[in-house]
Amino acid sequence: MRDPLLKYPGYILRRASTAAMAEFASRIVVLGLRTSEATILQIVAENPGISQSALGRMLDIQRANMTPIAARLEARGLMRRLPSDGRSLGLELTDEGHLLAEKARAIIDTFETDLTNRIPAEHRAHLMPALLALWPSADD
Amino acid sequence: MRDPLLKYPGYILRRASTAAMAEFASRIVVLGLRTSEATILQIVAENPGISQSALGRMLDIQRANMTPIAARLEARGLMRRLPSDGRSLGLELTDEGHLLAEKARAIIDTFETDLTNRIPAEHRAHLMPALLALWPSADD
DNA sequence: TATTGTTATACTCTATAACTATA
DNA sequence: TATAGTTATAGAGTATAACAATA
Repeated sequence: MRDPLLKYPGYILRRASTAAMAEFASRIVVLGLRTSEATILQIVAENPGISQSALGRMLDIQRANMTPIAARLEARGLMRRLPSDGRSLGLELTDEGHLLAEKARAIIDTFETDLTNRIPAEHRAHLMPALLALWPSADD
Repeated sequence: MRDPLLKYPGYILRRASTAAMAEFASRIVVLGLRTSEATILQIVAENPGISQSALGRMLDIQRANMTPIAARLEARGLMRRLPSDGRSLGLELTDEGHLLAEKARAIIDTFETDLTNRIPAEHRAHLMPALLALWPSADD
């Protein structure tokens, strides 16, 4: 049994990414969070007052899909949505949201360290710049 | 607006992968194929007679999810499912399937070349071994 | 006119449980 | 007992269209 696609970086990128994402999801779920929610908590903690739309643009999540995610975080008491300019909602974490964001950050840190340690030392420094070059949105 | 996760390779891996996958999907859809279908055509072309289960294990697709995918490819006249040992189905491409697999392969090749060319030369050779180290299934 | 947030809807991928048939 | 294939079902992510309210 031979996989003729193993020589393609895009294919390996996809396989490695889905495997890594599944592992991260299994770690972050102990906080009752999905990957996207954990990410959003970090972004909003760092950018209080950011609008739903701006957050969505940052994460490549569309407005329409942002609505139920933000509403769920608000319903859980982790985030507030405050009207800012009449049509926009400024997002900020509650105290409870900040606490959970910190716990999530610890899990993220450990995960990322584990991931980095799996990379042979001679390739380690090259992964990030190579991936950034593949990610067009990084230039926006 | 600042993304505090931009320094994490796992996060960049996820963002780069979803962007690349979306781009590939938009290219392969002109053949009426999804990414998973294009992949399966390549694997079956290279491994005629492979069972659905073995194919699923190779691609991290579960048996239960393999069934409708294989049935759809068969219904389109691209693949045959021949009983092999009574409980297994051996997969092989039809002539039409081979033709489409070749067209898909051309799109894959162009896509992968484009992707590789985006990586700065000094990092290019390091991406594949770094990703393979992150992908545990590669060792199975 | 453009943007924000919302609702509705649909498609894809993924995960689990339960079943039959066969090794 | 273990494996192959199937069915049903649910969760999650993503995409588009249309709408009201506001800039």
